[in-house]
Amino acid sequence: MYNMKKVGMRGVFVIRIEDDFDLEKIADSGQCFRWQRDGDGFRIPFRDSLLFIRKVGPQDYEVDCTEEEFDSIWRPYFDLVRSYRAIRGKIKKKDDPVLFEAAKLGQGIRILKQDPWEMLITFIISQRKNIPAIRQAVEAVCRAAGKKKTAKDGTEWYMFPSAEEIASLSDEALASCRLGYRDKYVRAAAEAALRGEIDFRKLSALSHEDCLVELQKLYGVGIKVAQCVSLFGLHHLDAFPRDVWILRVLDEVYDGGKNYRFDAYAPYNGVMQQYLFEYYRNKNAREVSV
DNA sequence: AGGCAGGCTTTTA
DNA sequence: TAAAAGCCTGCC
Repeated sequence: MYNMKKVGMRGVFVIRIEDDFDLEKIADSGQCFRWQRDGDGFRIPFRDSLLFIRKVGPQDYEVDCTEEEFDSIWRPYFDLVRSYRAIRGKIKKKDDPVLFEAAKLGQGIRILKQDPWEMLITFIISQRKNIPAIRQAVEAVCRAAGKKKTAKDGTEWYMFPSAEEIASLSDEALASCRLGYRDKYVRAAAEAALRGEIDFRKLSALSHEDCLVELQKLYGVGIKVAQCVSLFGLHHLDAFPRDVWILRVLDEVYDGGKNYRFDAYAPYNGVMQQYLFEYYRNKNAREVSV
């Protein structure tokens, strides 16, 4: 799927990605909230690693890690073993012109394989917040509880905190993250994880449906958050989170969802959800701004 | 029993 | 001031 060539020392090299891959669209797609723009590229934290990546050609990207790190960490993270062009090709204009248009504009979006614990806390925090507010709150939690790291080039950043680290925060420290009523959900999730009531290694062995049931046992986790954790953290690509935007498009375009062909796009309904989400959110934003 | 209204903290536009 | 990648509680 991609070829690599080294262009220098210090673990900096260029990869060629020949599939759908658009950093800007992924960054704006509402699945990741810690990417930081840096010059003409992005800094991407994931577990204990920080990647700097920037586009240097139509299909070429410079990354600041070793080939081994890219293969073991970042290739799975970006889900580069899967062809999103092929998934997009399942959509026929005559069958669904709206989804076709959404996918055309959304070409380059991928479903990242993110850390499920981070996704759980992040999407608990996301409730009734817009994307800038989610970013701010998540970063506050990382600064309050996460380990401080220094990248090779001296950049300081914070890891996403573990359950232990979140549970050990004082009420005052957690309150300083300004999560509002969600802070009790976050603490409850951390304490449930410490008691072994939520274990992502066990969860990843379950079916998508069983995952949703287990996740919704957590205080403050409903169907929407459970679907997001399943899609973005457990990489169940058929998960279909219904947020306000998706409910809106299902209502306005698909007669409340009755005319949307979930069976036609299984097991990739989650990818289609991302196209529709971006399309409808941007469409609405354009209409508002005009 | 399950569907629905009201409330919830804070930020953003 | 309304809305924001919702969920919980209480009521019927």
